[in-house]
Amino acid sequence: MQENVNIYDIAKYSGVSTSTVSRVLNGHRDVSLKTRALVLQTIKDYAYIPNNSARNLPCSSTKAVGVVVAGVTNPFFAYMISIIQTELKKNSYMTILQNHDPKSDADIVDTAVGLYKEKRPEGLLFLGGDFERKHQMLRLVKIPIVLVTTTIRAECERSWFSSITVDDEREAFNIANYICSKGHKRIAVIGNHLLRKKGLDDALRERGISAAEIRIEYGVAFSYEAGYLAAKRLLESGSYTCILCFTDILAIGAMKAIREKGLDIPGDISVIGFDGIEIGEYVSPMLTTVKQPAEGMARQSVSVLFGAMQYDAPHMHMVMPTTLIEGGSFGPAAE
Amino acid sequence: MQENVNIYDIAKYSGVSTSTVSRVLNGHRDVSLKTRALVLQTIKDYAYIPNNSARNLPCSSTKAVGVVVAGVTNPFFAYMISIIQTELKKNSYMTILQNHDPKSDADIVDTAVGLYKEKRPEGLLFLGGDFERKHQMLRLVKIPIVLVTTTIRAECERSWFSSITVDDEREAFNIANYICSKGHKRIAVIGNHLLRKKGLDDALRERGISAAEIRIEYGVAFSYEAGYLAAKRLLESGSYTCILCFTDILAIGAMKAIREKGLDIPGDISVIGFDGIEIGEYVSPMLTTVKQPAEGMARQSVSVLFGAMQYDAPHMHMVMPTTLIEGGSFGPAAE
DNA sequence: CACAGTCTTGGGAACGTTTCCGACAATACT
DNA sequence: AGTATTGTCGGAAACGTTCCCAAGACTGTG
Repeated sequence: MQENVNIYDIAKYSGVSTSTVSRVLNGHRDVSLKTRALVLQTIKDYAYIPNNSARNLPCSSTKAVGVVVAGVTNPFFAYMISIIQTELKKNSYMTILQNHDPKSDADIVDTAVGLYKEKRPEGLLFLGGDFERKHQMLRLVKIPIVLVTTTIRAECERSWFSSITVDDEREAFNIANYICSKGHKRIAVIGNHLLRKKGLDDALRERGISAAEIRIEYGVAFSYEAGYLAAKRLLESGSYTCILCFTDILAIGAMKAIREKGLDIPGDISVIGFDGIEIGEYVSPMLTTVKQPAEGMARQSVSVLFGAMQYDAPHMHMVMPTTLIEGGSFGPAAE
Repeated sequence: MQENVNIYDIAKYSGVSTSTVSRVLNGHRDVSLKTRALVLQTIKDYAYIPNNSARNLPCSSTKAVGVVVAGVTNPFFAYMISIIQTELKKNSYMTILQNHDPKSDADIVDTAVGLYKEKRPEGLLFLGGDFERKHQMLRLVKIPIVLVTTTIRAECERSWFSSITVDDEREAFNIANYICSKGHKRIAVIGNHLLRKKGLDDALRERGISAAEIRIEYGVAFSYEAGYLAAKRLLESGSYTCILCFTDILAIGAMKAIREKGLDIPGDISVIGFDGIEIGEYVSPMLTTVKQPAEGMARQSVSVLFGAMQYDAPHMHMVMPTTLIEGGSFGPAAE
C-alpha cells in the first residue's frame, strides 16, 4: 500500500498553502496564473488525486444520484439508464445503480430507503416499478425524487415528488379502442399494470364488451419467459384474435408461444406491445407497439432532478406523448 | 432544508459520548446492553443516519466499486450487471455504473481512469470492450481490476490485473470447425473481435479455405442495427450459406436482413451467434449460439475482485467453458 | 479492607478537504 | 504622497466520523 499524497503535500512541494491548492482544484479565481500553473504541475508530478470523501464532508455533498431500476434486464430500462448515466456524468455526478429484481417480493421502496441510508445520494430516480405500498416511507428521505415510468396509484399524494410518465390509462384506453375498431372481440391481456388495465377496462365497457369476456393473464414479472408462459396458458384455454401485452418483452415472449402453436401472427392472432424497445423491430413480424419516448423521458428526468436538487424547483408531473408503431404483428380481426 | 442530526446530537440526547454512539453504530462490544438500547432508541427517535463521507474519511474507504460497461444496452451485459450489483450489495458495496458507449470513439481506458479519478472506487470491473491502446494508463490506478469478457491482446502484460473470459480464440476455432463440418464453404462473418477472428482464421486455414474466400463485415458497433446493415451489405455483394456473428445481437440484426431478402433461415442461410442472451430463444428460428456462462462469470468477477481488495489475493486469469446452444438458426449447408 | 482485573465510558486527536476571514502587495485614483 | 481598490494568498476553523488511550466503576480475590 503506497501512501497517498494529499493536499498538504502538494501545498508543501509547491511552496503555497492548502487554500491555494484547493482554489486551483476547484477552479476558483483569485489565483494568479503563475501560481496556478505551478500547482497544476505539482499535482501532475505527484499524480495527486483529491480524496472524495473529504471533499464532500464540508459541503456534505456526495455527488451521487441513486437510480433504482425495476429490472436492468429490461431493454427499455437499460436504454434509459445509458442515457441517464451519460447525462449525470456530464454534471460529474455518479450514478449508483440499484437493481430491483421485479421477480423478488421485496418492495421497491424498501430498496430505495436502504440505498439512501447507506449511500446518501443527493437525488433519487426510479425507473419503472409500482409505487404503492409503504411509499410514505420515502417522505423521510429528504432528497428530491423523480419517478420515471412508474405506476403511481391515484390515491398517492403527489406533492412531494416529481414524475415523468406517459398517460398510461389514456394510452391503454386508446389502444384498446384501436384494437376494437379493427374488429377484435376476443381479446386477451398479459401483464400486471394497474393504470393500463383501468384504461383498457374503460374502453371495453364503453364498447359494451363485458370484462368477463376478456381474459387477463397477470404475467407476474416483466420477462420474456413470463410472456411466453402466459400466452401458452391463454392459447390452451381459449381462442383469441388479439393479445395485448403491457410490455414489449411480454409481447415478444407471447409471440413465441403463438408460433409454437402453429398460429400465424397477425393472421390468426394479433399481438400488440407497449414500450417501443429496439428489439421489437427485429422480431418477425415486427412488433406493433405503443412507443414511449424513452430518450426524452430519460433526459427530462435528470433535468427535473437537477432542478429540484439545485434550485429547489417545485415538483412537477410531466406526461409525455406516445407514438403507435405499426410493426406488422397487428392486423384486423380474422373472421 | 432541514438540518441533519449528527452523531453529536445523538450523543447529547442520549447523555453519552460520541465514542459510545459510534461503538453502537459499528456493533462493537464494550457497550452495556442498557446504553446500547438507549442509544438505539435515540437514533430511531431522531431518524439519524450517519454521514457516509465522514465515515469513510478516517479509513479512506468509499465502499464503491466502479463497473465500466461496453454498452449497458447489450442484454448480455445488462444481465451480468444485474447479478454483479446484487452481489456487491450483499457486501454493502455500491456499484458506480459507467457506461461506455461502444459507438463513441473515446477509449474505454480513458473512461475508466476518469471514473477512478472522480469517484475513487476501491475496485474496478470491466464488462466487455477492447483492452489494447493505452491500457498502461490503468497501472497508475492502484486498485484491483478485473476484466470480464474483455478482449485482451496477446501482447498485454497480464501480471497487474485479473480477468474472467472464455477462450475466445479456441471457441471461435471450434465453432468454425463445426460450421465447416456441416458442409458450409461460403461463410461470412460479422463483428469485430480480434481473438475470435484469429481462431476463425486458424480453423479455416487448417481446412484449406483461404481467408480471401471469407467475407468479414466489421460491424462497427455491437448493436442490432449494425448487424442488420452488415448483413444487408453481405447479401447484396455475394451469396453465403452461413453467417457467423461475433455477438448475438449482431446475429439477430442479421436475421432481419435475411428475412427481408426473402431467404429462409437456416434453409438458405444459417446464422450463428455468440453470447447466449435470453432474447435469442425468442426470435424465430431460435438462435444457435455459443453461450457464455454469464451468471457464473458475473459472480466470479466480484468474488475475484473482493479477493484482491480484501486479502490482496494474487491476480488470476479464469477461463470459463461455453456451451453450444442449438437453436434452429443453423443447419447443414444447402446445396 | 486493599488490591488487581475487567467492563464500560469519555476525551480528543486524527482523516483530507473547503471556505471564511483577514493580511499583504500592487495598482489606481485623488 | 496618501488613500481606496483590487488581486493574491495564508491561517485556521469547520465538516462528521473513527479509534486509541486513559479514567472511572464495578467485581472478585486475598
